[in-house]
Amino acid sequence: MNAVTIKDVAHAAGVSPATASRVLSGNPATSPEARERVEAAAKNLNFLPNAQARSLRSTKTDTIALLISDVRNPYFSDLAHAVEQHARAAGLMTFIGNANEDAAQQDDFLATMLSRRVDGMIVVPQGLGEQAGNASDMLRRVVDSKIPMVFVDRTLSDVSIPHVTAESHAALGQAVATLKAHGHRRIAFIGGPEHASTALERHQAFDAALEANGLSTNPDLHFAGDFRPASGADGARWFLANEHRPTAVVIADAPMAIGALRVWREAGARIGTDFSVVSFDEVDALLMHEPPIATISHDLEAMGRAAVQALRSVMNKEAVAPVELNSSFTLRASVGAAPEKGNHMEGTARS
Amino acid sequence: MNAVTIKDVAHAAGVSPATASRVLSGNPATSPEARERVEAAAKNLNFLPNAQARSLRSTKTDTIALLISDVRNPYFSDLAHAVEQHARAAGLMTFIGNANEDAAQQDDFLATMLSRRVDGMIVVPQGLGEQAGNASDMLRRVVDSKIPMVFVDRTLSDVSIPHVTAESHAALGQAVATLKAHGHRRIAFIGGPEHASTALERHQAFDAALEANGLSTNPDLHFAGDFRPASGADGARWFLANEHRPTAVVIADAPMAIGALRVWREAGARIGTDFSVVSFDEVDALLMHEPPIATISHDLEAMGRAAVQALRSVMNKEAVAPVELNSSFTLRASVGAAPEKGNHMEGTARS
DNA sequence: TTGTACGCGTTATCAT
DNA sequence: ATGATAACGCGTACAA
Repeated sequence: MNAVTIKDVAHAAGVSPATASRVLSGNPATSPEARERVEAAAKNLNFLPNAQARSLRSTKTDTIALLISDVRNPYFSDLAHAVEQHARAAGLMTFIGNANEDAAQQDDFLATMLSRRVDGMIVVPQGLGEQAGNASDMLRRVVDSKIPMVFVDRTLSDVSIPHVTAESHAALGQAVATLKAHGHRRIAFIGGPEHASTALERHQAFDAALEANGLSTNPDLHFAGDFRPASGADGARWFLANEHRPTAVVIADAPMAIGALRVWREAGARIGTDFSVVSFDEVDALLMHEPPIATISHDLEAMGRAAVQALRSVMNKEAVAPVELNSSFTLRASVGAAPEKGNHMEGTARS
Repeated sequence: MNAVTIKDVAHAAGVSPATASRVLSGNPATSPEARERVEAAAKNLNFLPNAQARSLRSTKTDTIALLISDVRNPYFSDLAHAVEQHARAAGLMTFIGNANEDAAQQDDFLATMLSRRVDGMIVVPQGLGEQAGNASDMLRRVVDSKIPMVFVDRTLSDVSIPHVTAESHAALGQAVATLKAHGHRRIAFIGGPEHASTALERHQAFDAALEANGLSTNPDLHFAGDFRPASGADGARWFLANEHRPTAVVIADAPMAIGALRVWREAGARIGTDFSVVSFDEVDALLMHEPPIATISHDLEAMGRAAVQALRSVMNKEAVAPVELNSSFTLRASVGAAPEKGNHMEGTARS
């Protein structure tokens, strides 16, 4: 195909391959004359260096890998976009990999990236279903390989890697305080899978917010989903069937919220009237809902930027401290007053 | 980092590098004994072949590139997901590139992929703003390089490359017929940028649908957007300001529809009552809207599958015919009866 | 079946 | 500043 090599360029320019190489890779030890002739020849022949050979020799690829768990989740595609833009600004190409919520695909991608000798990796680590929060063998192998790596969004408990995450306490505190101000006392939580550190953090932050607002936590009001729409739908049905139905619910990610809202719509529930809803992730689908859903959101632009910056520090062998970004709560019409009377036989608020 | 090479494996197994290579690449000319020892050594040392070196030698990478125009558009992330899954099934790794609606980024990605010697490329071609529907110099260079390539979703007029696209006539025919059955006669169209072949195709299909239903086309009822939310918002304002307001509007993609619906919501318009809306792309945000928006959609799973299959054919030097997928229309509550009386001073339907 | 030797395209080294 | 040479890690003719 593109059989034009640096030798051809050198020949056309009347210099040695070494000189051509120096010119083309910006080595200052070149004469202006050689520079001019080589560049002309290269442009003339449409020379495109073979990245394989180049990095085989130089042991760098100017490429990083980004492993996310689901391209189709707007949360992660926003993150991917931010990482890509900032990496690009730093002269780094980004390979986006999609674990597809599947440990096997995660491992595949990791192996491929390792064999391609990327200069670094930004990873949203998948916990394994079985071993909660622990690294897979492949991930451990990547860690052992000492390739520069940072975790983003999530962390893993059994491995020490710099990470960029987001806290939820601030926003959940505001959310719960707001709900309480509207008269809500029984607030349910539809959470994520235990193997994701974000699921754990959000759950804990929720409980902390309840206590900070003088409400008692209640395991019965917690539904364990898996961050995906179907489990949100299950959670919605669980919520409706609750024998002493809460007056509000907080949902730990947008895909679950979307699944839940579908169910509630079909059931004829009036969000913001019959009960109130707050969800994580500020995505179009939640804002389009009528009424628009109050959200807890993280700055994914900032997260992507911080992740790239952290990775570059690691690549430069600089020390890097963990980064924890803030969360923000935006009140919208899906939060209304708690119903005066219970929707079921039971009374209203509880002690 | 991972300094373990095939030599190390060979040494540990007590064979020559050549034998180790043969074993590891499945060459049948190996003794069971050698096979066993080499495989044991490889596993033991955590050997991972250097992809750079391997493909430098073998001139294949088992990798394809997918260039889309916007990761954050669900339409394209669905497509990316489908391509990735089918490529994976065929033993191909996919590099997803994000042109970010920017010709420079498209060219960057193309150059990088070319220099990495991917085995093939699936491209959603970006037209340049200036030269409508024409290939950029870089894209032309890629074409000249003879690297296996197929276009997906869009095509380019000045270059001959196999493509997988989707037609809109069937669904738009149904959509317009449905609108007409509901009494609509003046139907607006918010279209995409001319340099995208899909924008052109959808516009033409819309006009054809009008004529097929005995309605006359009217350039005044066409608004030229750019497939992005802000232009959809502009289109929505244009629609409201129309001196003889149409009773229905068809929008050519979801991002524009979302932008438009925001404006209409703020303006207090009642979709499905004041006027009816049909949009391309069946995405969560449109389904979550109240009322849910009637959609014209394409099967992106099928599109991704067809694209991968077409590319594999090209890679095998087989002939490949262009593929055109069907569209489907789903009626939802955003389509209602045309208002009996004009919302403005003018009367109702027109001749 | 196995080993030796060479080359893929590039850059680092060491001379000059 | 430039050129000759070796080497990156791997696969494959060729010879044995």
